[in-house]
Amino acid sequence: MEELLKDLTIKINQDLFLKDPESSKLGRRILGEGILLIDEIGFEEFTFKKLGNRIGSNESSIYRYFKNKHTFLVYIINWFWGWKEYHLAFATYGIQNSYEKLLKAIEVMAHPVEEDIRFSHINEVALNNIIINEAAKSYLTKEVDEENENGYFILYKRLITRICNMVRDVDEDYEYPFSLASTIVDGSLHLHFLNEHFSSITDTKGKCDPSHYLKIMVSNLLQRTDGKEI
Amino acid sequence: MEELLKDLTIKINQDLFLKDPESSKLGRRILGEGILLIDEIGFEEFTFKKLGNRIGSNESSIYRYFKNKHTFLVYIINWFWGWKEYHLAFATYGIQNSYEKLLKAIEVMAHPVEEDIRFSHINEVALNNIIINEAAKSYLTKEVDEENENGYFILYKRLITRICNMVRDVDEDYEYPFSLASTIVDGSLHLHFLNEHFSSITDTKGKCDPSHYLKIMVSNLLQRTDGKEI
DNA sequence: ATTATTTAATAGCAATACTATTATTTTTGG
DNA sequence: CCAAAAATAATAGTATTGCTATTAAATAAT
Repeated sequence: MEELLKDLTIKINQDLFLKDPESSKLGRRILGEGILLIDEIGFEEFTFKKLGNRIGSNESSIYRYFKNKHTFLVYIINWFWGWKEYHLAFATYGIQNSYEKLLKAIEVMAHPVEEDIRFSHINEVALNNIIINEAAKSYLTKEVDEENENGYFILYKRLITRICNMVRDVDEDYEYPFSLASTIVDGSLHLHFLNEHFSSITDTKGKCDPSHYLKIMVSNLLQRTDGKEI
Repeated sequence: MEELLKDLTIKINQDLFLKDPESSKLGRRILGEGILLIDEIGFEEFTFKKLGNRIGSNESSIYRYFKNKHTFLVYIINWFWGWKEYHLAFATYGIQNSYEKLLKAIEVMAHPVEEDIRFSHINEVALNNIIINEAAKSYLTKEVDEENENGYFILYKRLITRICNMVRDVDEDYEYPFSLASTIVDGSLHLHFLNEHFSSITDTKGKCDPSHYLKIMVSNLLQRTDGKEI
């Protein structure tokens, strides 16, 4: 298994790049350093010119890979959700009991992110910060419906659907499996944000990990179809 | 009571404007038409120049009221949360039972918004769309901590705290009243967004009203301290 | 009526988000 | 190893944005 995991690549929608950034050294530097730069200065301040400077390359070279900075953001967010789905798949692989499986899924989604040595050019911690602080900007636009049709958000939706199905496996009669999946994924992100910036309206002083909150929620909301006590 | 409600004004942090827009006809037009314009074209496309054109006035006149378009957004968002808090206060006024009170609060937060004749210059439906589609941009910035210290988000936090206290009144032992309040408020907004744009990952086909989802959640999570059955 | 205040109009500026063109370097295929 | 193709870099340019500054005109207050 270990060997299988080496040199994985997350498969991203072709519409999100002009030239595949995973296909060249420069492309991988654009990804890796672009993520660090957005994390450092924020998406508004981020420009391809600054990124070009940082990697000792030129603005126009980056434009060969990405149409504009918005699709660059959408690309790295897709990468993140694809990566999370791998995690989820591996972490829950082999767990027979559907309820245990869902609890593990919550942990994967809610725990603070750690570096993944398998993808050496991507700093997953920085990318996670971007997800918390910038991801909403990728879909809060007037173009969201058009972009959605072009598959810009497909990995995010696939992840939500996967968790939705885990909820269904626990309790096929529960009315709101999608909403609950969204609460687990997006609620986690939001609680991380609140913890960092609006700590006066959070319950968890100090380090943030919403998984206990979400596990209690799930254990109270769902009736186990397998008949076991929760 | 009816009389008391006429000509209410929502009190907004002084730091959010240079000249109080509620104090003049032009100011009220800036608010009213600004909200409509942002709803129509989105915050990125919105400029003071376009707003000036629309109201038959000049860009620089608007700059007399607001420092920049970002604080304009923060201002109208504060207005919205202040308005919601009024709603909440009136809708729950006189409800003795704390559990009933919380359910009513959920309705106020989750139901689709309707026009409020008491504030004739503000289109609350358009403003609600802005909250769903643009509000996150007001705090997902590098300046959020500084602005938070300056009270830019105070009405939002006060509303969350009010709902948190309602949760506590129902079950003083529940561990995560703030998180639950945030799920009610922000989760509602997000589910409205998903319903409008990513309907393939929602449970409610057609019109969106997350209040049932949230009520079931609350009824399963909280133990009523008053001893009554839920 | 005069002064103060508010609003409108015009101009200008630095930065952004690109596009276009050309030059140079690197890769690769015979 | 050389020629052709592909990739990258450099330079320049453009329309728009998000302002500021100045002055002029209209309106309101005393």
